[in-house]
Amino acid sequence: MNNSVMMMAMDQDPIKMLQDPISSRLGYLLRRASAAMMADLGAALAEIDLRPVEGTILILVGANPGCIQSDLGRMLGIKRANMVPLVSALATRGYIEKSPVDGRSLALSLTAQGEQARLAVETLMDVHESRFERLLAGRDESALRRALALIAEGPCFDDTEGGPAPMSVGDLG
Amino acid sequence: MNNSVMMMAMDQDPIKMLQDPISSRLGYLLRRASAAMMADLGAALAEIDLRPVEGTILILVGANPGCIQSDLGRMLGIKRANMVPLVSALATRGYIEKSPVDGRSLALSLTAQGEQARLAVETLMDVHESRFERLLAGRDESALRRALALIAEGPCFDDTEGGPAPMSVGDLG
DNA sequence: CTTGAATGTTATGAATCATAGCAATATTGA
DNA sequence: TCAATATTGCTATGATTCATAACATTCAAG
Repeated sequence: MNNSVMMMAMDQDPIKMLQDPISSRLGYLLRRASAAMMADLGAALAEIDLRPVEGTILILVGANPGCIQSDLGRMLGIKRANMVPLVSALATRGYIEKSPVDGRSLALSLTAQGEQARLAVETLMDVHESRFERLLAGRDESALRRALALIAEGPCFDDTEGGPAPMSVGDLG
Repeated sequence: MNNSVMMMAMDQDPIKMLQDPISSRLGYLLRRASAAMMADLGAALAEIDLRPVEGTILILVGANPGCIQSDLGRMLGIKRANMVPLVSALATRGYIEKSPVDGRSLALSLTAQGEQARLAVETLMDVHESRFERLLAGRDESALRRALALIAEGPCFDDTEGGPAPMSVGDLG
């Protein structure tokens, strides 16, 4: 499965000796770095059958008991309409409790299970994050770029899959 | 349209005085920063009716004349199947030329129009990027976090819209 | 030559995300 | 007070993004 073995030489390792004039773009580095961390976090949270968004919402509700759906959405940049199935799913799983506070607003809070899940999420996120922070040991100012490139490489992407990290079609930059 | 005016006081400016335990997460900062830059780049490239991916592909083909579709896809982390409509669209617009090199592979290269478009893309990207690099003037090591937060804030997001930058549902972290 | 891999392609479904609209309620201000 | 407006949760819906599977053709290797 190792391509440097398959092709007997070590010259065209990355892709096809392709010129890369976009990795110097800050936005592109950010995108790749973000994608790398997202993939890692997604894999980590999959262990407790939770997506990154859901974990984030659990953390947010845990830190803001009684907050309402709309505020969460505004904070995360998620539209009201799309928040509905998100918190509904978490409520169905018994993680989030809704109690009307306003007639129109619902105050959200974590159930016991929800608090437990939130704790698990936070633990997994800590481990996940430390995996990447190790890469940024003693970095200085303009090393921001190099740091992002390092993150984009990622600590946990052997070549058992495709590239270093999944990338989206619509949002390359 | 300024909410600090609408509510007469300056206490609950951000959302609802909501606690924010996730902005300390590197992954979340990266995601938001990336989203902020993506939004800005998307708006910039819309001026020439091009999406960020398409601009990126133009740059990549320009720097690698004769490269094949698959290599581009691997480099960008885009699957073969999803590359097809992308380069097809650029070919239809007269920006990219395909010439069979292999019987199965197609060598891609920029047409004259394509080269012109690539130049425009690169110019717009330069301006776009400088908007953000101004924010990172003289930052040092652990200021990486602060820098990302700054980028996430963005230079060009007044509150005429929703949040500071669009955020995805599936990929929060 | 035969097997296996790669490339471009199509078709298709899942997931993400935005838009529009609605009913109920709250807020504002004349 | 009360009418206009805004907010909240919600539904429905379409567009876009993305992954999977399969296929025909062509190349590479044994």
